[in-house]
Amino acid sequence: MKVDFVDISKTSSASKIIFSALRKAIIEGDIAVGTPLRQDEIARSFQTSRIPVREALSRLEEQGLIKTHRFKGAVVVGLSADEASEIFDLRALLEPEILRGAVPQMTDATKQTAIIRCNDFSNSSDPLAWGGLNRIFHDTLYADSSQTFTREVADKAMDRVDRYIRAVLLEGNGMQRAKSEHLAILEACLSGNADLAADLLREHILGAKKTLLASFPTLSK
Amino acid sequence: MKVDFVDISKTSSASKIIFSALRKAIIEGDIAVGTPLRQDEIARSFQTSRIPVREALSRLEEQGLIKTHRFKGAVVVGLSADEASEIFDLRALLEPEILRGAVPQMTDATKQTAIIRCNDFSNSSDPLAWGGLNRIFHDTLYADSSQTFTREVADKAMDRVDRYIRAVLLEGNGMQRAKSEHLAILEACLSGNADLAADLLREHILGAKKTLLASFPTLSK
DNA sequence: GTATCGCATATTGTATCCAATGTACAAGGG
DNA sequence: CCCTTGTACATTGGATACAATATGCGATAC
Repeated sequence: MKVDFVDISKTSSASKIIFSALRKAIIEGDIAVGTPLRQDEIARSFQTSRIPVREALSRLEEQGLIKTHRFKGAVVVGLSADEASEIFDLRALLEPEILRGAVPQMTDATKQTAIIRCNDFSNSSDPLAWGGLNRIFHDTLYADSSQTFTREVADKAMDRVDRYIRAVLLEGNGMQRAKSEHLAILEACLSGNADLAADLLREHILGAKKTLLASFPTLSK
Repeated sequence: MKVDFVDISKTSSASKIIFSALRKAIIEGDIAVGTPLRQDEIARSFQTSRIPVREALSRLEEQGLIKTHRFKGAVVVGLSADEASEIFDLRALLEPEILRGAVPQMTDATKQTAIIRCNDFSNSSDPLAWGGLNRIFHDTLYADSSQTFTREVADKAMDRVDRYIRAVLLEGNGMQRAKSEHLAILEACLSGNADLAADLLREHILGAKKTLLASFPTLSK
């Protein structure tokens, strides 16, 4: 029997699909901060009733991506400069620890992938893709870490600042700098120097924070 | 006009109430790991329909406290020894940083409260209350921190291990040790020595991790 | 003219109902 | 006897229907 078997039990429910789609749109900044999310409208877009939409919104609120007010609806949550700053500090705390644990575990396959992803980022000429490629590169470095819970937390922290990073990469020399810093981090990983990689990553994140804060007034206007 | 004004808009919806109640019950271990959460049963308990129950369950899953399987329902999620260990490492990373930031901001009122809470914990003769009092003491120390996002993350990490901590406090000399360590941390805070407080807290958490892991085989049976 | 009230409309929160799927157990064939 | 299959029941996912609340606008009183 030649069949492409697929685990049907893992097919997503409507609420999960809606959640993922909305999450992506919010994270990437496709839905602006403050935009109200109308249940009816979303339901129509996905050709469902409002029930799965509401479950998706519950999940999004639990992630801190939206805020709901009873009988008034949900709006996309933004960050103040202070809040963004704090989240970058948190990333600077978590991600180096993840990387420190991941480097000794890093397989050859992961290393090859990391090299490719690093190049993908450096060579991309499509500014709209930079944000995504940047995140993919980072994620690849963490792939062999066994700290799954910590990675989830770091992921959610990233979700909150993702759109701001995208905005920053688009202006100034943020992209140039990211390229060279990524390269240095990658090399430290490839040579198995976990502590150096962690230190460089920390500086990379704190540098990004500085760049972001410098341009924040214009972003949050 | 003499009226106790209360902001009606903040009265909780059914789904929020159900979420809070289930979260508390799961965190505190009142609902055992692996227990299936039947929507119908919960709905009957709260005298509602299954709709708000489902929204509460969505939120709980997003917090990692339960896991749902399509058409099969939700069960309370437990931790392996490795996972518990990782979460303690995360706490040992986050909470000292929070405390380091909180100590210089600590108001006199908070200091007084912290002293009281520390005593409450030390003097309690009701083992069932220890877990709650322990957490309240820690939270008081962090109260004046401005790192709200980091505190939320630490809170959620705590949620995942809370019931294990409760179990550990009940056996061995965990309680004795916690008392003296709390006192040392408190004194460092009162004297404004943030770095010392952070270091002591870190050791406190890592010590608890060790105690927990030693007794974990019996817990997870 | 302005401030307040009342009503129509929009939107959310929840209940009820139906469809889809999992589970357990009995019946039947080898 | 064991294995498969069919079927009744339990449970979840989602649609529809209704109730509660917010909002905007026009009418009315001053």
